Amino acid sequence: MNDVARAAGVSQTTVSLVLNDPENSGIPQATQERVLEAVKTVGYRTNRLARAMRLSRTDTLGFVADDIATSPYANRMIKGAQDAAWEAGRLLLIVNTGALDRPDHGSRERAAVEQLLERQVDGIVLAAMFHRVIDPPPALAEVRSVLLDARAEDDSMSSVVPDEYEAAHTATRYLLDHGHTRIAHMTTNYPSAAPKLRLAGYRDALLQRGVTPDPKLEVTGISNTPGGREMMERLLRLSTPPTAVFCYNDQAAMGAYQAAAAHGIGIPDDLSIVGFDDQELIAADVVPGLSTMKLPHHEMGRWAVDRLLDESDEPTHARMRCELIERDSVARVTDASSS
Amino acid sequence: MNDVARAAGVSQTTVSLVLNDPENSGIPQATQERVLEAVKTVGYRTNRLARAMRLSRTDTLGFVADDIATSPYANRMIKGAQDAAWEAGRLLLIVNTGALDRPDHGSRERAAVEQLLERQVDGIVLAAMFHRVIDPPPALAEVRSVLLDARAEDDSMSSVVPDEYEAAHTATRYLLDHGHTRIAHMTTNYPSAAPKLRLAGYRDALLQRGVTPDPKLEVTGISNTPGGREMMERLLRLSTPPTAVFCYNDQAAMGAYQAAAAHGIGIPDDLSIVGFDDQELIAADVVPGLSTMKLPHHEMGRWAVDRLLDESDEPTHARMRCELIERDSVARVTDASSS
DNA sequence: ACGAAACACTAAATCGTATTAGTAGCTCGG
DNA sequence: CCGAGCTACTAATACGATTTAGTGTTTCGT
Repeated sequence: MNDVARAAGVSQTTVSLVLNDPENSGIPQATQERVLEAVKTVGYRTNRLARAMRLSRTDTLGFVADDIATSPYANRMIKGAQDAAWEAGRLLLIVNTGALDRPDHGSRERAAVEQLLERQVDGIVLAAMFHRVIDPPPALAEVRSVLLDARAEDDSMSSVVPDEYEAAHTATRYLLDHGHTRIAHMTTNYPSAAPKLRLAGYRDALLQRGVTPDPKLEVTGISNTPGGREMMERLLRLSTPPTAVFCYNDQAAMGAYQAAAAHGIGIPDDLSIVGFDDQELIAADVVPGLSTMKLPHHEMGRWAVDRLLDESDEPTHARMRCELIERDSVARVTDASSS
Repeated sequence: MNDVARAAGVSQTTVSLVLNDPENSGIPQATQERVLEAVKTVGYRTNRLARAMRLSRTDTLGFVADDIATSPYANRMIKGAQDAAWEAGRLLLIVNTGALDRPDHGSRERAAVEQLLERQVDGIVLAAMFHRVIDPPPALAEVRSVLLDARAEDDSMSSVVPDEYEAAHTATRYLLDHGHTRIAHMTTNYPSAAPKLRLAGYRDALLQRGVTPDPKLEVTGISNTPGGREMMERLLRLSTPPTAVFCYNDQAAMGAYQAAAAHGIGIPDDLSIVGFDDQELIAADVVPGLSTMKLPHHEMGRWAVDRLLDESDEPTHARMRCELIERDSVARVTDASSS
């Protein structure tokens, strides 16, 4: 900036004024143009470190994720957060704390927050790769921060999560609307917030239509493709198997597809299936296309960053609606399949 | 730091010395402990902005990606880069420039680099979500930088890409080793660096075993699941269909699976398939498991960051070996299937 | 007992910006 | 012709670290 000042024959103050507040700085047009000219010839570029130091504001946000690598949701959340940040002129400093089952996960998380605070970020998004209740590192309290796809035990921090209950309710009602009454629910044995809420939504939807939930139709397992295959096998061995299945995620649904195929059971004619996630590369591409609940990861990422940047100070908690993506895996129940 | 100095009854210089170079600063143990004590009680944390300003080094690297959202590879590359950065005590400032077919992509890319330079990053990784030749923004020259999964037209910048030719060669040889000679190659019509190299690797592998490439077995289409389905249909309509197919990616391979299933063709007994990518959620989960070439995205991400941090100055170009992941989609050719 | 070397520190400059408090020079009303 | 007010600027400071160049006090060899 001093170079520019010298080149334009003015003081550094004037350059700063012209660059930041040209309107009401009281610097005449002629001088402004001279300064702008000098900026170009010198090839000047703002040094945001110095700026940040003076303003105690870095226009940079931290994003700590527990496991980018294995999660197919990470993309969408990061993208949503990044988009919101970019539009507001902020950049995202991303740290990946690594798989959450590692013994040192807690300390890595603390170290990540520490690094971000040392770099004076204006706020921090702490993102979980699946919806759960966490115990956030205390240092987070020193800066504006938001929990993404997670809630604090005591709800002391702002957070945004999908509305799991409502989504499961919608998915189940969708099957009920197609005439199904023997609707199974394939859930996960992984202890987190989501499966409990979805199970509740599923049960309530049934009850509200006068269908008594049958414990035999609630199967638990590992929510991936082989797990889904295995759970579906169990359901098919029941004396009266379900005519429809609501799966914990699209991978499990893909397993259900495979088990059905192995038994010569046609989808959707003999069996209707609803998934969860709208997983890229699976949901739309499987045959027939999988009807599924889309988690609003992108919107959640956006919300988290927007929340960081708004003025309000008391913690707020958002539950985001999930969208039902209709494809071809659900059919009206037929007499043949219910017999 | 001044607060710490006051609390410990020393000068701010002493605090800095104790914190940064305790060994040979010539400050006696007693004083050091007093300072460290004060650091704790005051709750001091380094302000890296000030530090960066003094040292003209931010310990922060930029990572600009062209489209995080839709790419399943982004995860792995970001994770690899992030891991390498974290281990070296650096953090990653990530910018997503958005889909690359948008008309303003170029200007968004320039703006991203500009933002990173204003924030004084020590280096920039420019990542493409699929291997191609690009024209990097000129401003990149102002800082250490590396192209990830991309090359500059004139090779003026360091870059790291997968060894596509060798990978295709390996995949094809793997099928040849199983006795196949009518080996098809399903490629993409998307113009980028990868398909050309893979086609060359495929052809050369055949030639080296005395098999003349048959143009009818080289099919082009859209490399996703429906596209793979359609390309497989075309191959099956040939008078002598292939006994094995090498697919451009796992999605196309999944399409091939579907087409085969629709025609009652068994994999691997009637048809062997090799994919590309080792796509999460697909390759391992499809039945039978898909044998595929795994792209070293994680290692490439690491390499890019390591390259940014090493001393050397002249551009270097790395080609990374891809790994063959053997599953169950390839069988020895039988008389029945070759008839 | 005296000068030199070692010890234990510290004052001050610097990095690049934003901002506050001025300061010359001019205009203009009375 | 004087001073108030405006115009067009600028000097100096602060942000929080690192680092250079000292400075005052001991220790030690002779």
